[in-house]
Amino acid sequence: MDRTYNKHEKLKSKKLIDKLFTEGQSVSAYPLRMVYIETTPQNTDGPIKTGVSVSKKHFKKAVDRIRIKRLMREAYRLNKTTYFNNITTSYAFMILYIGNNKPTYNHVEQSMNKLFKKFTNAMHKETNNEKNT
RNA sequence: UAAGUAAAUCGCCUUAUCGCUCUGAAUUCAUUUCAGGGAGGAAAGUCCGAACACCGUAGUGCAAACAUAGUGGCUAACAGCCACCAGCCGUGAGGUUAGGAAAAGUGCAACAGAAAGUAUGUACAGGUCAUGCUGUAGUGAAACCAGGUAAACUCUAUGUGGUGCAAUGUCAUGUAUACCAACGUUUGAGCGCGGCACGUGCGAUUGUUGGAGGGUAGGCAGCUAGAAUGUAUUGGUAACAAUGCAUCCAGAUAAAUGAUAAGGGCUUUUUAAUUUUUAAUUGAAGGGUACAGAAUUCGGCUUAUAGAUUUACUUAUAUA
RNA sequence: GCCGGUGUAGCUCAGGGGUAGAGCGUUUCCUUGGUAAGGAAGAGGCCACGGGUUCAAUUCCCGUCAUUGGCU
Repeated sequence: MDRTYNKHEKLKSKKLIDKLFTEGQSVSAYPLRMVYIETTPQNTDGPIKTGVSVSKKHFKKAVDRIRIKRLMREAYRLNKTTYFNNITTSYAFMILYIGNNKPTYNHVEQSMNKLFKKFTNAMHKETNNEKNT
């Protein structure tokens, strides 16, 4: 997997997003929160589809929202390889920014790493449980 | 030199690494490679005016609502812009004004005051034979003036059909002509986009309306070459117009135009040194570098904006 | 993106040019052995913000800000 984040890796289907928010599970590492769900894999796209979101309630100005989304996309792009390179199942992710202050890039990157660690731990637990039962 | 007025312009730059998106070319089952383009003066608010699209080409009468309001011009159009007149503000350069009608009618004016719009009381003075009359005083924003008030109703003149690219067209996917209630089938249920009437169109083999529900929520077109931008000349006081030449300048859709690192500008604070000492130069350290992100497209208006530059002018002081 | 509505006491709302009200809540007192209910008295407002019209604006007009609906 390369350090890319193009059209095919973006979460776009409205149907899938609705499903994600109603049925999905979540992990959080303040100020980030990730909602995820298993999906059926498709040939054309990669195994993971990711979206990024910032609430209009917390950031009124479009400039701030776009800035934070860009930082989050960048952090995802540069750090996803270390966690998801050998993944087998397909997932849909939606990463939300739930803080109230404008962050720096380093801050976002640290949080993103924490978030992914938490997520992988949760996955391991799940698989172990399945083996045990 | 200081303080100000008006108009106009700019609004960070460079390099490296890793990315995003569109277009073109080549190559592929996927894709990859190369070349080129990629935020603003306000992209913002959505306040006006248009283009464009659809809704019965929107016809007539009545009623209503809304907008505009000195004069002349500019413009595709406008509530915009320009010139001039008048009022008000400012020493001045200049700024500012919803600036039609009170002799068509209706209303309104708290408190104070004799009296607030059918006036005319008291005191004093003048005048007269006397009264009427004239002036002053006092209340108030306003006290008789064909008063004031029209961002009170109103009248006058002019204008306005409605809805907005989530318009609209098309392809794909997918189902339900299920169920309940009311009404009706040529003597017309109703419906058709904004008030009523007339007029007009559709209307029953599967009708119309309402209830309650099922399905799709994806692609393409619209979508960016235009009342375009730059420049020169000519006409006009100006807004602006005409002509020539050159240029092609974002098209995303959970929504691209970025991230990181280094260096440099600009500005400011502290501090040290030097000099020509109301200041300037150099070094060091720290801070700041605005407002803000296209979403159908143009013309305006309004609001936000660190800082920098230019031009013209005014006032004050000093010198010649 | 496009089109609307609303900002008045701690809360829910009236009022539409001339001193700003109601209900609930709140404070003090009365009543009771005590509490609730009841009675009496009081406090609490830049009428969202900035301009304009007017003698006078919460009210009329314009602009901001906040908040909240509808259209797919």
